[in-house]
Amino acid sequence: MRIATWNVNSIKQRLEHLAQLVKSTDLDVLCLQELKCVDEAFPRSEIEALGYHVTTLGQKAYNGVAILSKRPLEDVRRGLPGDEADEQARYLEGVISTGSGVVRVASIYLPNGNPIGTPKFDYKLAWMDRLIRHANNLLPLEEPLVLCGDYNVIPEAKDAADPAAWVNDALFQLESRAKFRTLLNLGFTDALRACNDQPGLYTFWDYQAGAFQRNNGIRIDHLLLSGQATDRLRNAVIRKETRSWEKPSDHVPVMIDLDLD
DNA sequence: ATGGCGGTGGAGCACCGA
Repeated sequence: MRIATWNVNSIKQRLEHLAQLVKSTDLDVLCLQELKCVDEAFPRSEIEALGYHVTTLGQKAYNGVAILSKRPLEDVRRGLPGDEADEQARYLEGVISTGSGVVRVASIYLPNGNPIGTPKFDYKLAWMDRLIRHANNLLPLEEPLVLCGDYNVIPEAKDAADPAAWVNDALFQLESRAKFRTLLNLGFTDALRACNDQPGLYTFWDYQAGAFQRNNGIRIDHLLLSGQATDRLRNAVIRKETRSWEKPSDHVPVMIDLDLD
């Protein structure tokens, strides 16, 4: 089973890229972030025509997450538990049944949190606390679990081409990184790092100042695997080439292969 | 150089992203 995560920065703007990706790569599950549209405006029929079941949690103009799956998504959870007043569309979860068992997948769009020292950063940290709590509650299910998405966290200095440029940014704050590490320490594995510990691996490049051409990127899109998923991990790769396509998202897909049919 | 770019909403330019 092949699972990918991709912040598309507007699904309507990226429909052709999405079609190009899934036609060139056999993806069983594709988690999307930053749809930037309400559910009614999501290009559902176009994506169903590509062979996917579509589950969305949209929002006007901002945020929005989806899970596309060749098999039906069951036991769907919309929104991250822990704050009934939170109306931002940033979390979607469901279960996919395969011939060799189930896999639970979540599509996550973790708050950016900039600028630091404002309620936006407080919201980011509180959201991470809720994610940690919810992930901890899922672990006793003892399922292969894949928490994937745009975490808006640069885990380590080697995950940025120019780490000094990010020291005052919410993505590289010690508090953000500590909470990310707390999540890992529950028993999750960073799939990309389990397969490749080299520096220079990035998933986001700013549109400005020729960042991609200079490979001035950061690694902020992650797939975190429960123990049961890690046991089945075969490979993880970043689809960097999509960033050189015409009118690209500023993020690229990250995908894993799991030993699951 | 806190912008440089790109998307949304809505018809200017503000807001957001990272």
